[in-house]
Amino acid sequence: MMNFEPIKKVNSYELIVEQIEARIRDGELSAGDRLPGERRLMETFSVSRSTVREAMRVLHATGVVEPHAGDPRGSEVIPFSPKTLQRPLARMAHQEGTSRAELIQFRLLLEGQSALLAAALCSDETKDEIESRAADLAELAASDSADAVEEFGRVLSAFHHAIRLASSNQLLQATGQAVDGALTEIARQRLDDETHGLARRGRLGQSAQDAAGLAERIRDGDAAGARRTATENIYRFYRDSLTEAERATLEPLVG
Amino acid sequence: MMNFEPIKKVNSYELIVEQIEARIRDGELSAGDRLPGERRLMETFSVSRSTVREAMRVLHATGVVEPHAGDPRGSEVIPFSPKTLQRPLARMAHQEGTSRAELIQFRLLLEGQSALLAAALCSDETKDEIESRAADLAELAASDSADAVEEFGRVLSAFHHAIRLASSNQLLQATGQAVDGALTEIARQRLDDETHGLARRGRLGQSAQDAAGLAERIRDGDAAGARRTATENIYRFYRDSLTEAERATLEPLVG
DNA sequence: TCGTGTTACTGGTCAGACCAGTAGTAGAAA
DNA sequence: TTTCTACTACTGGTCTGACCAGTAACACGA
Repeated sequence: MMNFEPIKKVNSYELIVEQIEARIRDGELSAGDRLPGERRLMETFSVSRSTVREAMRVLHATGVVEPHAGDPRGSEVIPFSPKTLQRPLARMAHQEGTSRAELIQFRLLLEGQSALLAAALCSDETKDEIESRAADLAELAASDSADAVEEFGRVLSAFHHAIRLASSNQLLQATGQAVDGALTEIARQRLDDETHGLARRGRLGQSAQDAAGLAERIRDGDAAGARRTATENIYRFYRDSLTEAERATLEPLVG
Repeated sequence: MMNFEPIKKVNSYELIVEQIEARIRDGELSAGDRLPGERRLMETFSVSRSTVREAMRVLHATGVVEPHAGDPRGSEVIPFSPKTLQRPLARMAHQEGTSRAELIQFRLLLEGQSALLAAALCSDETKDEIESRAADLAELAASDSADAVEEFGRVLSAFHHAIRLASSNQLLQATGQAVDGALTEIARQRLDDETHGLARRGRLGQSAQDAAGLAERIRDGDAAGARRTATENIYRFYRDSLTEAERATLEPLVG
C-alpha cells in the first residue's frame, strides 16, 4: 500500500494566513490587538507586498481581521462574529437544489430548539424582552395602519431573533438568523403574488396570538411546551403554501 | 430624527466579489463553469490586476471559486461544500473556552433532529446503510488492532454522516458535518492528553452498542425514540469532559 | 491513429509607485 | 496653561508592468 502524502502546493500567502491564525489560536494575538503594517509584514515574512496583501484579504474575508486604512496602528484583530457564518449559510440556502421545503424544515427545527433552550435556561430579563416583542406584535395586529403588514414581518422577525438570543447559543443564533433571512428574501422574490401578502394580513391576529402563547411558555420555563408551540406556529404559518408531500416532511418535527 | 444612510466605503474588489456572487445567485454562473482569466477580468471591470486578484482571493477563501494555475480555461466556480462552514465554526470554538459547550450543544441538537427525521422519513435502503455502519462499529470494537481507536473515530463519524444523509435535508447535513468536523479537529488539537484517548478506548464497546440501538430505532421508524437515543449517546460521549455548568446547558436537549 | 513537442495562455509572485485618508504631535492661538 | 489647528509620517487601496512555473490544447511527425 503506497502510502504517500498527497502533495500540497502551498501558496505563500496561505502560509502567512496560517501563521497569523496560529498566533491567534495560541493567544499571542487576541481581539483588539493590532497587526504590523503591510510594509512591516513584507519584511518579516520576506515576501512582496502583494503577497502580504492577499493574506490580509483572506483574513479579512474570513472575519479574522479588520483593516483600518490610514490608521498608523495597522489592521485590527477582531472577535468572532456570527456574521461570519451567515454569509456561507445564505449562499448555501440560495443554491439550486436546496428546496424551499428543506429551508422551512430546517427553520422549524432551529426555532423549535431555540424555544426549548430559551424556556429552560434564560434569565428573567431576557424573558421580559421576549414578552415585550410579543406585545409589539399584538399592538401591530390591532392597528390598521397602511404598512402594518410589512412592519409586522419585521417585528415578527425580531421576536424570533429575541428567542434565538435567549437560547444563549451563538451557533443557533447565527444559523437561525441566516435561515430566517434567506426565507424572507425568497418570499420577497417570489411575491409577485399579491394574495399571499393579503392572506397574511388576515392572519396577523393569529400570529400575534401564537407569539404570545409561545412567550408565556418560555416565561413558565415549560421547555417541551415551548418547543411544541414554536414548531406548531411556524408550521401553521407555512402550511397553506406547501404541497402535500412537503407537509409530510415537516410533520415529524411538529408537536 | 435625521435618518441618513450610513456611508459605506466601498472597496473596488468588494464590488467585483458582489457582482460575481450575484451572477451565481441568479444562476448565470453555476458550479463547474469557468471564470474569465484575471487579465480578461481586469478589462471587463476596468481595474488593475491586483484588484481583480484580491477579489479572487476572497472568492477562493469563501469557497466560491477554485483557481487552476496554468489552466487556460480560468478559475472554476465550485459547488458549495460544508468545509466552507467548518473553518469559521472551528475558529469560533477555539475562542475563549465557553463556546466549546455551545458547539456540543449545537451538535446534540442537530444529530437529534437528524435521527428523528431519518426514522420518520427515510427509505429502507438508507436504513440498511445506517445499520451497516453500526455493524462496522461493532466489529471494530471487538477487534484489538493497534489503530482501532483512531479508525473507530472515523467510522463513528461515517455512521453519523449516514444518519444526516438519511434526514434528506442538505442544510442539516452540511451544518452537522461542519460541526462534527470542527469538534474532531478541536479534539485532535487538544489531545496532548493521552488519557482521553485511552478512556475512549475503554468505551468503544459502549459506543458501538449505542449506535446499534440508534440504528434499530431508526429501522423501526420510532422517531421520538431515535431522537432521544441519539442525544443520550452523544451526551454520554462528552459528559465526562464537561464542567457542571456546561452539563446543565446540555441537559434540556437530552432525553 | 497515436504519442509528442510547441505554444499561448494561466495563476502566483515580485518590484516600485501614487493616492486618499487618519493618528498623533508640534506649534499657534486663546 | 489650555485649546485648537496644521503638519507629518504613516496607513491601506490601487495601479503599472514584469517574470516565473505550470498546464491545456493543438499541430505535427511517427
